[in-house]
Amino acid sequence: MTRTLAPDLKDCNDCPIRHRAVCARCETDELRKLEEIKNYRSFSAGQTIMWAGDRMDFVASVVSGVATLTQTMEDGRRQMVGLLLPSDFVGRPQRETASYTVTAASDVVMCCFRRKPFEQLIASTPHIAHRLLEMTLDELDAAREWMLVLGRKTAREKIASLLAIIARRIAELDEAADTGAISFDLMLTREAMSDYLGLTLETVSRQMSALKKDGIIVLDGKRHIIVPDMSRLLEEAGDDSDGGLPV
Amino acid sequence: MTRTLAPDLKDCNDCPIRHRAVCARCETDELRKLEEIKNYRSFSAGQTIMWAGDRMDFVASVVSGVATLTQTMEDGRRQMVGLLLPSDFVGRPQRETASYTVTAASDVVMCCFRRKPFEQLIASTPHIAHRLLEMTLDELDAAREWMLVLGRKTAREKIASLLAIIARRIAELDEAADTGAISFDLMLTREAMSDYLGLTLETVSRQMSALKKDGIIVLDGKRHIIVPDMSRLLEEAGDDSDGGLPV
DNA sequence: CGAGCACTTGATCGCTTTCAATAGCTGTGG
DNA sequence: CCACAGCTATTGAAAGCGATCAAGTGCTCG
Repeated sequence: MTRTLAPDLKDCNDCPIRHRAVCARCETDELRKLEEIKNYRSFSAGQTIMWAGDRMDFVASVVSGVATLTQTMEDGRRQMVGLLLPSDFVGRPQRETASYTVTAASDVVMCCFRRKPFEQLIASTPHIAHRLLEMTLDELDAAREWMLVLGRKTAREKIASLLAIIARRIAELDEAADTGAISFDLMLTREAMSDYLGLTLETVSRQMSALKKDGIIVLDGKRHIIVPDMSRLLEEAGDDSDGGLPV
Repeated sequence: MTRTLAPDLKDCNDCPIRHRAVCARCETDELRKLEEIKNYRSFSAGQTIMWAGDRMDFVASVVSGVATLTQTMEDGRRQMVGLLLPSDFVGRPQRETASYTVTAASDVVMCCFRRKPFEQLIASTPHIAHRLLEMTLDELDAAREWMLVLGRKTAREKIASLLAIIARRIAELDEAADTGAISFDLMLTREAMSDYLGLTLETVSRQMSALKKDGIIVLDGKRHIIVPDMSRLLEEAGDDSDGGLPV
């Protein structure tokens, strides 16, 4: 199931997420300890990386690609509860089994750490522990922002919110100036979007068409999105129109 | 605004949340340091403890009572994003301003720590940092569970889920054996429930009546809830029927 | 006793879901 | 090369659930 290919990189210094991931604050000697317990793994789009309830021997950082965390009810209703982009962390120290199903939405490379030694490193390396706390607090904020989207926004606002969040995160990763038009690849199927937003895929499709008709977004193919005017998108999302990023 | 009454307690050893809160793992000398930077504050039901955007000079633990975290959109739509029961932690180290509005749902006593010295303690006291990480991870799990409720459950299931979660947490706090019937005081107005569940208060009222009519719950007054059969409530919530508490 | 508040209940409306049909794309095999 | 399966996405029509608008109940407090 898990295609364990070793990607090109093995040295942390070449790593694209070196300064954003859980290892961001590590010194050279601390990185060396991490390198001893890590290995890279690749997954292809659609693959399940881990099932909820599985024994979890690794925690990991997303190096490239997009992965999702989902929860499923007995009757099949499904809700995405996390969208993992490069530098995001997966897994919970001190926990034996996975709480959520992790799926590769695109081809994904993960930097996996053996859980037990990683837990020891947390205890002995404040740089890692603090960074992990900080990232967890950020994720909690993101989850709470998402609760507002799920609980109170209309279908149209939900779609606009998702596009805005992805656009923002892509912009962060690219370090690109967000002047004028922004464009990005949506790495999610309509169904994955509906799982994130608590909608049906038909409603997602309809609202995407509506936003396109109204010129809020331009579609280049099914998945490449161009946002001519970010502030208009944010308006549609029901967010404060100032582009001010919290944090 | 903040009625700064000193409650009876001042010694951490008498504190009802001593072994559950952020200080749970502290040794005697560490507690002494915390005592130097803490003070208790009381708030009466309905009071706003802190507004989103306010400067935040304190972080705190809930000692008794119930507080809520809410987010509000410009047009007034409101979503609760956190329900704080005794031992829960409020506030984010390293952040100057509050992200959410904190409101006392009942009379509340909080144990407030001055933020700056608390941040230093986090850096110097692994027992506190680790406990805070653990609590934050628990909150993140709770938020993700709530995302499933908000995104995919029906009104009836939402109400049942809320009652089940409160019943469970009350049972934890009371350390009571959960054999047979469980009863507890719901400390939330119908409106607060609707804010939590992404519903209107009318829908909350209707579904409460429906659950009562179907014998899933018994109401003693408006706010005291008796659950004759917890497994039936969990069934209505759409959860796995085994009463197994995750973690 | 009346005002104010929390809550309940009823009737109607509308948004999202559901059910269904169709289009477009990709890869496979005759 | 084309036909066809399989998948993703779009679009239409109808149904249903929760929201909205509105009225009324019961309680507390002045």
